[in-house]
This record gives sequence, C-alpha cells and structure tokens, in this order.
Amino acid sequence: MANIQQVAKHSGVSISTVSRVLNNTAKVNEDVRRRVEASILALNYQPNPAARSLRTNRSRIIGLLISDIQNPFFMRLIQGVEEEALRHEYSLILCNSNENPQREQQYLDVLYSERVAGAIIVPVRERFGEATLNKFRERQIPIVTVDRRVKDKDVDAVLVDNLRGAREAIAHLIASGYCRIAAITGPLTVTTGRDRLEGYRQALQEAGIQHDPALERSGTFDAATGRKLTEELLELDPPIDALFSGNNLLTLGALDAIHAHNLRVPDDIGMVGYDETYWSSLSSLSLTTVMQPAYELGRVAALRLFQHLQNPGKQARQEVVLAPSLEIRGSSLPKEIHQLKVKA
Amino acid sequence: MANIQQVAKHSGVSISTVSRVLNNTAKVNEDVRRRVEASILALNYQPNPAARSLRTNRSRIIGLLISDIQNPFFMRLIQGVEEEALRHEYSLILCNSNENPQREQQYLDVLYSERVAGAIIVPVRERFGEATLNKFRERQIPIVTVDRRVKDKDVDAVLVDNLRGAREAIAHLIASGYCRIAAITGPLTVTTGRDRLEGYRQALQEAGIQHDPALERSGTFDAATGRKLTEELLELDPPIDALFSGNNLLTLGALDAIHAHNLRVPDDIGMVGYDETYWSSLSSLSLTTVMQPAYELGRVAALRLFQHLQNPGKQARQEVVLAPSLEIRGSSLPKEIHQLKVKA
DNA sequence: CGTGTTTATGAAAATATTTTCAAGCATTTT
DNA sequence: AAAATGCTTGAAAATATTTTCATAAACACG
Repeated sequence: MANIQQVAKHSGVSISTVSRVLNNTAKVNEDVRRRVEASILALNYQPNPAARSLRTNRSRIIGLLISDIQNPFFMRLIQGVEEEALRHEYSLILCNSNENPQREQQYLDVLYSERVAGAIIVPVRERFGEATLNKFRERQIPIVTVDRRVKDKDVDAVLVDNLRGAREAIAHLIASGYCRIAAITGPLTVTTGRDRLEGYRQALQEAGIQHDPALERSGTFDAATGRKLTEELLELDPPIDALFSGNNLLTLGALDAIHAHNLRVPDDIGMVGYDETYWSSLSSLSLTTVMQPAYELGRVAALRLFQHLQNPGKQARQEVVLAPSLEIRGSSLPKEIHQLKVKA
Repeated sequence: MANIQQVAKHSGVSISTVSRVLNNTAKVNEDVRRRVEASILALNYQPNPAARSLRTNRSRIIGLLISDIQNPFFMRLIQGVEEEALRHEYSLILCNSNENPQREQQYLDVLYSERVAGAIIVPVRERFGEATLNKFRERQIPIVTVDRRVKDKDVDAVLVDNLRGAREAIAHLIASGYCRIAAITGPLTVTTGRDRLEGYRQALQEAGIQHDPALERSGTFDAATGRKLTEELLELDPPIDALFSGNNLLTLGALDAIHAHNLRVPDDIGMVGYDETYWSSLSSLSLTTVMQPAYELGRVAALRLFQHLQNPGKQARQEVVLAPSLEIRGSSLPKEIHQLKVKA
C-alpha cells in the first residue's frame, strides 16, 4: 500500500507538502496541489490512520457506548450516529454496557486507550466520576451523553423531554375518561425512569386526581420486569382502568401480563406505551405510544460531538432537548365508547 | 499518559524487555518480569494502540459489517460477537451496509484502511469481488461471513441451516393439516432468501403436494414488503390456508395484512414465522417460529476469526452450520382443532 | 580451562505521519 | 540596489511501539 513518501516522490514534492495538501493545514501552490492530488489518486493512496493517530494522539474513530443494544430504540439512535459519522468520515466503535456500571467503566477505559476522538454515551449511572472524566478532559476528548443526563458538570447532553412525554400521555388518558391510572417505569436512578414518573405525577396533579403510591411501580428496563410489575398492579383491589408503561420492553411484558389475565385492551384496560417498537405498527395491537425521535437523537448527538471536534475547547456546555410526540392509537380509546360497546 | 519508555526506566530495564513482557514474545527472567509488571501497574501504563498498529500494521479492532442494523436478529448476533471480542480484548468497529452493495463496498474500504485485524461480515451480495478480496488477503486480514454465504472461495462462513429450518416449518404445517401453504421469502440473490424457499419446496415435494408457483413471493427483507406480498396472496382464489414467512420483518407486515383482511390466526389462516422477534414472546400473538441461534452465530463467527488471528494463514476454509429449531406455538394449531371450534 | 552454545538483555532501526523551524524565492519598500 | 517582507517549500524531529541484530553472561562439554 502506498505511503506518503511514495506520493511525494511521484509528484516531485516533499512529504511535508503532501501532508499539507491532505490536511489543508497551510497554503500550497494551486498547481502543486493539483499534482499532488493527481498522485494520490494515481497511487490510490490512503493515509495510514495509525501513523496519524500516533502523531496527533487522536484517531478518526468515535466511541458509541450504548446501555442496551437489544432495545430497538437504541438501534435507531445508533443509525443516526452512524449516518453522521459516515458523512464526516469517522468510524464508530460500538460498545454495549448492558446497563452494567462495571462494564461501562471498562468500556470507558477501552475508548480512552483507543484514543477515540470523542464519545457518545448512554450513561448507566448518574455520574461518570471525576477520575474518568478528568482523563478525557485532559486529552480534550469531548463526551456527549445521549438520552440520559448525567450529574457531572461540563458534559453535554442530548435528550428527549421525558417529563413532557409522560405528562401528555397521562393527560390524554385522563381526557379519555380513565381515572385509576397505574404506571410502570424504569429505574429511578436514571433520568428516563425518574422523569417519566414525574410526568405521570404532574399530569395527575394537574387533573386534581389523588396520587396513590400503590399505582406506581418501577424496575429495570426489560420485559420480565414489565410482566411482574403489571401482574402486581392487576391484583389491586379497586382495579386499575389504565396502565402507562415508561419503556418499550416494559410494555412488552405488560401486554403479556394483561393477556394472561384475560383482559382486553382497551375494553378492560386502557394503555399507553413509551418508545416505538417493531410491533407497535402492528395494527392488531394498535398501541397508543409516546414516540421518541431516536434517529434524530443520535444524529444531533453526533453533530454536537463534531462541533466539539472542529472547535476544540471552545464549546460551552449545552443541553439539547428534543420533543416527544404522542401517537394516539386504539389502546386508549375514550372510555365511554367501549362502555357503549359493552352495553350493546 | 505513561509510555513504554517510562515503564522501562521505572523498572530499570530496556524498552525491548518491557515490550517482551507485554507481548510474551520471548523469555524474560521471572523477577525481571515481575518488576516490569509492577511498574506497569504502578504507572497505570496502557500500550498506545496507534504505535502498535503502526509498527505491526494491524490493530486490535475487528470490523463488524451488518446488513441491517434495525433487525433484532442482527442485534443478538452483534451481542455474540461483542462478547467474544471483549473476552479477547478486541474492540468492535460496527458498520451497517443497510443491504446496500455500494455502502458495503464503502465500508470494506474503511475497514481496510483502518487496518482492522479481521472482519465479520453479513454480505449483501453473493461475492465481494476479487479486487477487494485480494487486498485483504495480501495483508492477511481474515474475513468470516456470517448468516449468509458468499461465492468467493477461501472465505469462511458461519451459517444456520436455512433449508432445514424452512423444511421443518412447512412439514409441521402439513402435519397439522394445512395443504394450501404460501410462502413469502427474502430476495433470491441472498442465501437466506433462496435456501428458505428451497426448504419450502422440498417439504411440499416430500409430502407429495403439487407445487404452485403462484404461492411463492419474494422481496426485500422489510415489513412493507411483507404486507404487500401477503396482500397479493390473500387475494388468490382458491384461498391459501397457511402462510410461511421467511424473515421476522416480513412476518410483521404479513400479520398486519392478515389483520387488515379481518382474518384470524390460526382460525382462518395458519402461520409460521422465521427468526425471533421481541413480540414473538407476546403470548397474545403466539407465533410458531423457526428460531435461529443468533447470539451463538455471532459468538462462533468471532471465535473462528480469532482462530485465524492466532494462527495466521494456517487455516483451511471452513463452513460452520448451526441448527435452527422450530418453536411450536398457537399460530399453527392442527387444523381439525379449530375447525371443531368453529362448529361448536 | 577453553571453546561452543544457549539465554537474557539492550541498542537501534523501522513503521507513516504531523509539525516546527529554517530557508529559498519573489515581491515590495526604502 | 539593498533590505525587508511574505509566501511557499523542504529537512528533520517527534510520536510509541515492535523487532532485528548484536552482545554479554551463563552454561555445557570435552
């Protein structure tokens, strides 16, 4: 494979000049530039990333650390990041912390020692810790958290307005005539768990509905948890008449539990989910859902990262908040309607 | 950040010796080794991957090129690869060709110029082309294709027995009393499309059922295609009594179309899908499915790649075929049973 | 005890690039 | 015309590692 020296010889200039042409780092004569570019094409030269990264202490790779690669929401997010990375001619190292703080730390170390140019992270914990953060800061490797906020200062975040998403979902259920609305949410140690619960509470309060702690359950983001929590809720004595699920995998488990209890949606119980899923387009289910712009989230996070990379050190901390949207489908039909149906 | 020279000074040996300790590349005295290891720990030294890769012309990164990152099947596969990569202390560059040959080529170039140690690829086309392949061969970068075969010689493959998966699925439908069984499959330019269609045909032939080309449809692997093809099939005059779907996204569209036609599964039409999906565990759907060991597939592919890396050049081409398993659920209930139900 | 052999270690080359510093050349100024 | 300025270019240093080659020490064997 051709190297810079061969390009230099081929076009009759020095290595330095070729480098300047490659990186646009200084003025070079127009015809010299053209000659060099011709040689690059002729020899099919591609700069050696290792040598580059050795010299500059920075690679053309960005790290993407996801908390659960199984979740389709993050898939869309990854796609968004990937799209921008490709456009900017960066590659992506993908890591999956599996919601495991230890693994997150391990991968942070990997990214650091790989000299990634920057990192986009869905944090598992509420803070990275000063030690880790300082390492990255010291080498000026920008970090952008996405989907979830982190308490450490100076870390950018690109988020969806979880509070608003949940609040609108619940307000919609209330407006549709449901009044004993339960909620299952993710872990309260994570902003996407906490904020959605908070939105649920706000909506109830705004509607003047007495808050009942028994109707709130939270656990990890997976289907088994969704099933377990929903089963608990379905045992309650004054039965609930609607369920809000704060995550797509939780929704999956919830639907399963509801089905196991021989209840129908929305006839017996109204339902609103969070996050798109493959099956939410399945018309037989027709689940009212708070949709999140996952792809956009990834794209914006990547763009933010590239702002840092193009203008290192000069960026004030920034928090971008995108809007969710409530997609109303059959699972939250106004209560009167199916009550009429039952009577008929 | 500490470099090898500082470690050398700290432990009072030469750079070469530290390198030998790091790579186990030659014998070094036991107490010297211990001293060096202590220094490494004390200085928290981590080798610079760029310098390494510059010198050895090979990184500790493996490329993973997936054909559709949206598909949950590939998610599991990625997880399998990731797990093994982590164990072997390799990182993963993730690329998504989106079933687009051009993008595939683009990413192959990226992987090559990133000097990945090896690549695991879900190929979009039936061959990579000699030019590309030679580049990789020349630098001894092993390639393992996964899930799909490729016609080029010398390329390892880790596959699932698609023919058998489909044949068993259809045989099961036949045994359950269905006789007018239609099939929707992926593109015939890809082994996962072609082999599953072939399995369908074989099963019919073995059962002595007349083959009807009108019952076979194929298209790209996505829900919209599944919907369209199924709608065509549902219009047929002697109506079909069962549907085999050769991919999880196709299944999604198929179910949608079936629902839109107000047909019920399995009462009006029997159904078998392919690949797990999040919602196939949803008991209300209860879809009989050909399950693929996606995680295992990724793991095995990674292991195979590491065999190449540990013993370069010494590996004969190998094709590993894993077995699918038919998980029988409600959507393919024996026909007599629900016919009885209808009469009752 | 001397010679040949093995073993452990170090010095230095090599890897491909960016970047600093110096210098050449042309143009402008005095 | 000499000096100064500005622009373009090249030489060489620097980056962190692996690896080859040389060497010194230890060891074996006659």
